[in-house]
Amino acid sequence: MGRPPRHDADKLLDAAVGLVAEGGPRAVTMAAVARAARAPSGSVYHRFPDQPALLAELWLRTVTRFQAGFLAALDSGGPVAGARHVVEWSRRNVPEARVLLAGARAFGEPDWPQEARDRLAAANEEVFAAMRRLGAELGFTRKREMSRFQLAVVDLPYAVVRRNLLRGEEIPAFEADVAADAARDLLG
Amino acid sequence: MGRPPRHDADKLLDAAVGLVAEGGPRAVTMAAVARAARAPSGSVYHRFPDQPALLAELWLRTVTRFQAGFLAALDSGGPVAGARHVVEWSRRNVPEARVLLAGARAFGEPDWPQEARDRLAAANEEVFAAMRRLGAELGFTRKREMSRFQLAVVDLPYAVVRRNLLRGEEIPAFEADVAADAARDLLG
DNA sequence: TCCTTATTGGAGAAGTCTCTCTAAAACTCA
DNA sequence: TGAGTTTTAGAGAGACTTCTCCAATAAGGA
Repeated sequence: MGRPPRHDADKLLDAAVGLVAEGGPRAVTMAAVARAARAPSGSVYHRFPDQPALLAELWLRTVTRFQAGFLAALDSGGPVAGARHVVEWSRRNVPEARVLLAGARAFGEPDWPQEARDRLAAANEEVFAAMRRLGAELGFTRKREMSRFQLAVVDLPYAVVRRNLLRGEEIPAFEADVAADAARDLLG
Repeated sequence: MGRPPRHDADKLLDAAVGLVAEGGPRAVTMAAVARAARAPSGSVYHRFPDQPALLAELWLRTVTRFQAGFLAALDSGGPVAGARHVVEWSRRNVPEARVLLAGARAFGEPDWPQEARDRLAAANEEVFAAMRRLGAELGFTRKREMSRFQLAVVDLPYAVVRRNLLRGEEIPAFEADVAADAARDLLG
């Protein structure tokens, strides 16, 4: 039923990821996405109603891909495995890690369609809930303890990734151990 | 000698910092800086030859302001005081902390004039040297130990700042303690 | 085969951005 | 006061961007 698509949404988002990796979030213009995907601008606007919608989808696709593996690692291997996964995933998905490094705001989050913002809030809430559940299991009840738990499992591994991405080189394999060891120490 | 300046470089950079804090690095267009400082675009181009030069100066002014206090804290109070300073400075300078949060690349670092890139490299090298010196004093000789030392003093406090800035609220005072405690634990 | 539907491909309007250029203004010093 | 210098103030060129619109195209189903 209808002509088969040549430039589907995923292909366009792949092109956008490449633009972020090379030139930062500023490089993701609708014209640049079309050029990078060898598609006419009309096809881009056929998939995404406007630029905020494309940027929102770029962020959502990336963050949910990351979160899926993170939640699985947390479930099967506990907090230290979660910390390790943050680094491992970034090592294996450097361009997408650069998207996450930039943060949602860099992609104009306030301008996103409400529906996309809701989906993001739901995805984030799922991760928060898993963290709270695991934290409770481990006996972290007070706010201060949960804060440190989150620091060890999410923020610290992320800092390891960041300092590597900022240098522009590959992330060495041993950095996953660095993050895991540090997380273990912080969790006491 | 000559007409007194009404729109000096610092005032324009202040306006640029405000734009970053509100709308991210993307919001720093030459036209927006002029608007925010209530100056005509000609005055902006009188101070800065082009946009990359302005963005470079924005980054350099911010990062050197931060580094000055950081080096002083490191000198007088050691690594834990350094870690604490990262959070304290960000707490007191939220808009400028948002500039640092974005990273040099977000401001088009590759396009900066060579002279500015050299100045940045020199400023960064000064911090690296101080870190190496302090690390050696504390007996961190191996690469792996230095990596963890840097993690504890710079990257981890930065991660604490980041998770607060991303939420968009003020940074609570206790977060400085969180960073200091965590740094102490990591340094063992 | 013809109708329906989905998609392409690109021209072009309207706006924004960077940057240039010049006349006027405002100060200092002789 | 007048010469010299620095800065303002803003018009405008040219490039690039977002987004609209529509004819042409390619498939499936009756």
